[in-house]
Formats: sequence, C-alpha cells, structure tokens
Amino acid sequence: MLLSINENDSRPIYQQLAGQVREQVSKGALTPGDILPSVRELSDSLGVNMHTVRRAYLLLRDQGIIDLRPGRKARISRRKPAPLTHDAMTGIQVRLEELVTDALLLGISPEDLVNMIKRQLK
Amino acid sequence: MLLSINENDSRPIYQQLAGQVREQVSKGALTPGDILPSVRELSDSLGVNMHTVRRAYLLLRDQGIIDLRPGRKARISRRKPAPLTHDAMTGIQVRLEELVTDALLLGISPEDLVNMIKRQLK
DNA sequence: TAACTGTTATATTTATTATATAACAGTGCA
DNA sequence: TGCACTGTTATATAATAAATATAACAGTTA
Repeated sequence: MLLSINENDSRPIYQQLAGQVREQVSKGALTPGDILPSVRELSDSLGVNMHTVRRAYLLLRDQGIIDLRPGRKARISRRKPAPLTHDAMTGIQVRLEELVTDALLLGISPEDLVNMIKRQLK
Repeated sequence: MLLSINENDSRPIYQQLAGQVREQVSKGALTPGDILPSVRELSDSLGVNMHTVRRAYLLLRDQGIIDLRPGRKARISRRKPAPLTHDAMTGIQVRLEELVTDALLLGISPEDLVNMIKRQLK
C-alpha cells in the first residue's frame, strides 16, 4: 500500500487519497478482498485528521470501490463499480476539450498530452 | 460569442468562462481585435455577479489573451502568446492529473481518455 | 453631457476542506 | 470474558475559495 499527499496537487487531500486507491485498483495493485489501513492508522502516518481519511473512504464506498463495516477494516469490494451517468461523462468531456485547446495554445500537441497521460500511469 | 455555464462542470464559473474564451481563440472563432461583452452585459445575460465575470477577464488578461483598458471593452490581444514557460507546462500537467483522477473516480479509464482525445482530433 | 466602460473598495454569504474532541458500538483475538 | 482494535456518529471550529451585493470612481465614446 502506497498512499501519500502531494503538496503540488491542488485537489483536496481526501480526493487525492481516494484517487490513489482507485488508481491502484485499476492497475491491479489492489484486488478484491485486500485490506486498507484503518482510518486512524493512515491519518497518523500521513499527519492528517482522522476525518479526512474517513472522507476518502466514504467516497470510495459510495463509488462501490470498497466495503465498510463497523468494527472491521475497509476492504476492496468484490462488487462491480456503479455505472457511469451521462452528466458525469459530459463534464469530463468538456474539461478534456478545453485542456486540449489550452495545451494547443501553449504549443503542446495532442500527442504530447497522450504521452503525458501514459507517463502518469507508470 | 457564445459563453455559458455548465452545471456539470465542477470548476468555478470564472474558470469555465475563461476556458471558453481561450478555446474560441484557439479555434479562430475569436481573433485579435475582437470585442468581448462588457462585464455587466455578460453577467446580466448569464445571471451571475459582475465580479465573477470580471475575475474571468482578469485571468485572461494575466494570460495575455485579452487586453483590458479602463473605459474600453475587453479585446482579444494582438500580442503573441507568451512562450511556453515551465509554470505553464506544469499547469497543464496538473490539470491533466486532476482530470485523469477525476475520470478514474467516475469509472473512466485512462485508456478511455486517450480515445476521447483522439476522437476530438477528427 | 450622458451613458457607457473598466476599476477599486468593502462587506457578506455560502460551501468546501480540514481540524479537534469526544463518545458509541461492532469485531476479533489473547 | 476482557480489551484493544475497528468503523461510526456528533458537534464545533477554523481557514479558504467562490460568489454575491452595493457603491463609488475614473476613463471612453457617441
């Protein structure tokens, strides 16, 4: 398990943590049944509040990524992730379009962007 | 001129508006010398506060996209876009990272994003 | 001049993020 | 059976960002 906080990332801590778990699940580094650190354990090691970690876990639970049960540690869920809504899809689409055009304005080609995405996965 | 607010876009209004102007400049729908709506005009038509629109204009001015002079309407700048700075590059990088993880949180894989970029080029 | 323009100033509201403390209830192990 | 862990709930507080509300000032233009 590798979870960390990036100061240069403008997103809130709980979103970073949830994103990292989601990413490791999609990579296969975390598989169904795997146990996550407890909220207190992780918040202590990261130096953040318990509720900040918990919020990440709640987000992951709502997205069907993990299972939470009182008294037990969080586990990667065996359930299938919730289906994607149309609104959520178009929101991402719009942002991607603007990112591509902004990058073009700066002299970054779409190919560069694709490479940046791939580099991000390593 | 077509500027609008997308409820499905999680970014603040002023960032959406600035992004739309940048996009139209890169597409050629707006060219140097073109006049933007006044802050009051645009804020009235969008149903938002004057200062929200102004904030978008200030952002665009700082990016060298538009010229602002007291008493005159905002115009698309004739100046050349600033050369690609390290900060601009990391800005794109950060936005891309945010977009990728936001997409991941929604269940959109990085491969899907790559396909969306490629589809956008056709 | 009059009606527009961007600009500055101040203050308030709202929502989000993160923290701080405390207690409660379920789980699992020695 | 205890006891130390677990998630859970509750409350409250602080800091920040985003957006609004009002008002006034100064430059531009018809």
